[in-house]
Amino acid sequence: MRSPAELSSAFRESGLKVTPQRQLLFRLLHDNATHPTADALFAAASEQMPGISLRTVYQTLTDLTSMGELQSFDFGNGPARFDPNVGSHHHVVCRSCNDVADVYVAGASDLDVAGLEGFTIDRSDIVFHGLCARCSTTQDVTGSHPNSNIPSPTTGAMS
Amino acid sequence: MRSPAELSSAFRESGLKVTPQRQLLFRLLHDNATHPTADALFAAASEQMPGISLRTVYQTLTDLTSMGELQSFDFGNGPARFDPNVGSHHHVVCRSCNDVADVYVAGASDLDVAGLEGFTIDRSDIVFHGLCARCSTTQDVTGSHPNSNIPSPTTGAMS
DNA sequence: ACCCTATCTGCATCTCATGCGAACACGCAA
DNA sequence: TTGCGTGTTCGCATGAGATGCAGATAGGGT
Ligand SMILES: [Mn+2]
Ligand SMILES: [Mn+2]
Ligand SMILES: [Zn+2]
Ligand SMILES: [Zn+2]
Repeated sequence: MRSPAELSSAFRESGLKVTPQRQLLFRLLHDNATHPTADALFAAASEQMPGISLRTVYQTLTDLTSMGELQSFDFGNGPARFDPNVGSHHHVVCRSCNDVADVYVAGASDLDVAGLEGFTIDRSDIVFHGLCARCSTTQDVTGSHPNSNIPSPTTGAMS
Repeated sequence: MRSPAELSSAFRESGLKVTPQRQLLFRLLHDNATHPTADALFAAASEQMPGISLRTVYQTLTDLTSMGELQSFDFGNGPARFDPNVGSHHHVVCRSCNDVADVYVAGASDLDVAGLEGFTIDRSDIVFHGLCARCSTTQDVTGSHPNSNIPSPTTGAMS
């Protein structure tokens, strides 16, 4: 998403108001690569603005998302994750700590896809699920691979 | 997942009991390519077995999933979808009617992925979001493409 | 400074899913 | 076939995450 200053202008130009709550969220989201949840943002916002409502956080996130400034992902593990990085990229999620990291996939457009006949596609997401480095070494019960960077385990890269 | 008969044997061999409720769900799920929700299965089951509990449906689905006979997907639009097809395949979801269809992706293992350093991957999902054929023609407001089978619209295939 | 209207906030409501315990019944054993 | 022990079923309570709603509040143009 754009910078807090640019967003403020954009909001005003759209007839939307630039409130302190919104400005705070602009700042908290800008360059935020943690893929925060609404609750996490609420917690962070509450530190700087005690009394801010969780409802307002949700509202603002929804607004930014429908404006295309923010992306929302549901990885099926818990609450939705928000991402100010609206560029083309994908994700990897740790099944243990639920951390999310960006993944860049090259050659995705060369895929040979069967089954999309009749569909008009507007979004394609690739999500890798696994264990992050920290969680791998910690709960390493079976003496599995501490550091393997390429897919493989059981399933190949993909398939 | 395996056939109702095979599942019955597998259950008994594991010390699990083969109840009429479970057998019914085995049948309802076998070769079911609709990616049903727990509620849909509950409705279907209720026709043949009035009084069956939604709780039992959830319980059985969870059991089958942890046994690897069933897969569970959360596409972020509503309730979880269950899939007896545990083979390697991916999905396309209609953002309007929420229908889910199977998609087979070739060459997925040739992808050049950056960002998985340190992760141990055990599952990779590709999900396409868009409009199915029926929904495309219906709410075709802007005169968009009635039938385009390859990604493209706005965003490239993937990226 | 004033007013109109968008926003904020607190609470109710909703959906989906899981925890829990008493009643029930599968399946083995006698 | 009958009886028993343990796994299941079922109904209800509870929980998480998110949205609906309306009165109080405050942008921001005039
Ligand atoms: Mn991201
Ligand atoms: Mn499928
Ligand atoms: Zn982790
Ligand atoms: Zn559709």
